[in-house]
Amino acid sequence: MNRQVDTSTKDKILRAAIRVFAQKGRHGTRMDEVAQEAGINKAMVYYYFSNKDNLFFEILTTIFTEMYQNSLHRISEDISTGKNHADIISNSIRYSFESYNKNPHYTRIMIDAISSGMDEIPKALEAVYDSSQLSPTSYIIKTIQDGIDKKIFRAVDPINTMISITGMTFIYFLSRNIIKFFGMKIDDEDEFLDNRIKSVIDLIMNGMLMRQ
Amino acid sequence: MNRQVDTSTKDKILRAAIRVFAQKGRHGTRMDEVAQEAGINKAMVYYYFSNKDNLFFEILTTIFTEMYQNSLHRISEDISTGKNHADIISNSIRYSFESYNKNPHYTRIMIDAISSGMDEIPKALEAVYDSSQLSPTSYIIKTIQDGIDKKIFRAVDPINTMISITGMTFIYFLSRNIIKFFGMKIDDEDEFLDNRIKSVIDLIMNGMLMRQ
DNA sequence: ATATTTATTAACCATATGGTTAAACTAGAA
DNA sequence: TTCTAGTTTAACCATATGGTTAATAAATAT
Repeated sequence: MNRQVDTSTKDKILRAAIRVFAQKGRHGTRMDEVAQEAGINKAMVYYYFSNKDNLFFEILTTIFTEMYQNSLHRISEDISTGKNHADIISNSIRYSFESYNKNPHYTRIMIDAISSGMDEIPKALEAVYDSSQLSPTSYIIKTIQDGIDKKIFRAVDPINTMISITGMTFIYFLSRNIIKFFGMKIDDEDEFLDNRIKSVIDLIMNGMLMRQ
Repeated sequence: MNRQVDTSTKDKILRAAIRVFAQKGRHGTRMDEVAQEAGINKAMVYYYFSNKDNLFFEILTTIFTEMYQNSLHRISEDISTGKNHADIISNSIRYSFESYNKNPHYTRIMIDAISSGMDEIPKALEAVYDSSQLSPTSYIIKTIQDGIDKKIFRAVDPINTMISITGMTFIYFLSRNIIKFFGMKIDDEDEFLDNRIKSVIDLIMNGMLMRQ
């Protein structure tokens, strides 16, 4: 079930580029370094990817595919096995965290995409979900709406709720160091992540206010 | 009560630099352009700010000061006038949105700071709240904890809740276009923001689940 | 008046870096 | 064995760009 390793030059370049871009950032990345990391001649990078911007774009589609493919499968499985609405949402949050956690360094690449003005991301996503309307996001929004219709959820705004969930997940990976800023010390990384996931799910489901 | 306009060369450079960095991004910014925008000789930029990184750092402390000063005052006023816990939190969310909304282009600068590895932000914040422990963040965390003690709030994790609030606020400003990605169309910007604020407060306070 | 410190300018510069090119090598087709 | 299309290489290159410098002007101190 794993992506089979493509040993072609093009793939070698792409993999190397992901490593370098994730570590050095979009503008910190040197095309020479990408070539060196891939163990090939720099001209090959241009041969297969035309230029730096295009290389970045192909990286984007690659990591989006990797990250969302996995979530998508698991969410749609939860839905088709008839899990209840709250569990579908809770699990999707869990999947999302796990997805980010598997490749935390991808965050940097996404940040760079966001930072460059929001032109590339929609295009990259389009390339990932080519014309099909299936995305983890749309699944969740539909589940929220359905849960509202069935009086399981309060009449929240589904899209705004989705945006909130995304924000709560994403900010954690924006930087681990943000935690320091909030005055928290981490003894055990895994435990902290686990706690964060539970905390997000609890807040999303129950809110802060004490129930009377 | 407004910051008085400083017409000194140093300030002219700083203001111009904020404009250029916000628009072009950290690495897209050319020192020549900063000088031109400020209407002074490039050497002056180096005279007052040594180098590009240091200029960026001073920009960071400047915008942090601007953004948080305002929130800080309003939150501490709410606390001292004895507002109830839920209102203090709700208002702080509102202030935070308003603060971002006043200078939405600052987001790009913050993104660039985050993207450059999380070294500068803590230092910049330190410079802002010099050694005093007063920050909007700490006020809110304390209010949450106090609300829990008084059985007004459920036993949520205060710091994780704070992180969540920050994420929900910040992601909105990451990019307006993110909304397109979520399949929403905006007729009225102000109305949409207003809706977003209400939606976040509602979710934070009440959660999704229907109360029995 | 004079010395000294601070502010400002125009002209320079080193070099890093994205991108090119022309030639050579390979492998499969005819 | 030749032809052709796809790969790969080493050597180049143009130039954008962060940063410098040396000379000068303006304040400020003595």
